[in-house]
Amino acid sequence: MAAASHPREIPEATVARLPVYLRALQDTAAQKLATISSERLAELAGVNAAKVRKDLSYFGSYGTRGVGYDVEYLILHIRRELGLTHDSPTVIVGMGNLGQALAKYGGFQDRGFVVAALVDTDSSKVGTAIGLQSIEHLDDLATIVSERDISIGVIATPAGSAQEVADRMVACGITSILNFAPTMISVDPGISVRKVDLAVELQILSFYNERRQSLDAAG
Amino acid sequence: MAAASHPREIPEATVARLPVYLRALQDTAAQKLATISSERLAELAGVNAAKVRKDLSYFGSYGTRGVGYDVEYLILHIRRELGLTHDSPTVIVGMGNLGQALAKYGGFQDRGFVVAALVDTDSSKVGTAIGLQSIEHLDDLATIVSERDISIGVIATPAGSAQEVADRMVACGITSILNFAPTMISVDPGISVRKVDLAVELQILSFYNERRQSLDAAG
DNA sequence: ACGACTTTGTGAAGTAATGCACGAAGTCGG
DNA sequence: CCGACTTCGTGCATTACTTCACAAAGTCGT
Repeated sequence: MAAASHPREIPEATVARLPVYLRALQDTAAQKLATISSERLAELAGVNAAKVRKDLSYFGSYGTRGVGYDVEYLILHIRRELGLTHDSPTVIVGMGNLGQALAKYGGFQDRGFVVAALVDTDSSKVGTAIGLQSIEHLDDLATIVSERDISIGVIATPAGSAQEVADRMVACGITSILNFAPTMISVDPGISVRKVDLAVELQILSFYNERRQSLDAAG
Repeated sequence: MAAASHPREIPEATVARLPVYLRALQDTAAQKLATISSERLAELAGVNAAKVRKDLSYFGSYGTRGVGYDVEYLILHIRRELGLTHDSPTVIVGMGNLGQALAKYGGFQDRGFVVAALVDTDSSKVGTAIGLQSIEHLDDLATIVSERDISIGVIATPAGSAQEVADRMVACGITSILNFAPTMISVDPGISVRKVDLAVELQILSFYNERRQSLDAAG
């Protein structure tokens, strides 16, 4: 195989859709359906059927023409592609409202992640527990990360601390960061960062809402 | 309606960056800087400078060559574009961990939104308070929405209830929905929906993490 | 075993977004 | 008032992504 040395290059947009497909497939499996067409999967995922087929084709042809895709088989493959064959330990830094909610949120555990540590700098919080997990101090991050083999860090601190926390995470060997703080963080290339900003999402909605109203008023 | 009466068509990608620029500008204003170059703004927002200039050019030329952009003026214009001149009342439906955290989260109030109502169906929650706001029943949504002039709804329910909640919201006249439930919801066109799925973000990170490790191992 | 039907996989066309590169418009020191 | 310098605004080439459309590959009833 020519492409053997490189893993085949998968478009970012496709990667971002894989988890969505995965969830749709898991729902489908729960309904005891053995196969699924690209059409149906597209509907569940809210995308176009051709896109589904092209996305899936990037990692081989798993479908059967005239039938569709084997649901379980596809789940397995996508899980493997996403590295969800084992649970990944994560650390959440910042135990404010959002951090606490994330710590309690069951949705991670279900989907391939374990919250392996909760961290803050506030000494009044350190030592207290959220659920079964107790809060530790940021200064102990290096030990925590290496002992529990953590590769993913979640930043749920205020904006002001985000960059410093990110730097510390990277120094400790964390390679993937999910940033909820409303600020850009810069890390060296080779570290993956994704940013989720709740207020930004609302503001985007607000833009279209405003537009709609001007159109309504005009039309 | 002819195209001329439309405000100029602004690319989606640009719209999604406006809130990020806005935040960067507000930080800049807080440092008492009167002007900012596209270069600097780009750095703060984590994008390319040409992109900043092109984005800003979609709603007119506010910059001064040789100097840059007037920070306050730009803040004003972006806020206006985003419809953030007044606070928009929002309702949060679903008072689980995430919903409660969102209710307490100060980040919305700061950025143009007011949490005007908290809603759930669980009768043991209805009537109790989170912060200053007390939880009301989903069945009263219509009244709540119309009396408080709410146009934005946040769904923080489990996946199974999301579609029904969305339908109810639309029926009550809500036109913008932010969906945290891990499922697609379908609404008629003309309603804006944005989806934030925390587990999906982690799974995307996991993909790149996995890739990196295979590359490291191979290289 | 065949023909009608379904559904995949993909080349190619179309669309959207990006980033370069440079002219235009301004500032500022002397 | 001029020339050096900064920075914007934008046309254009490039890249990334999407969607169409259809041949190929399979199923299924008879």
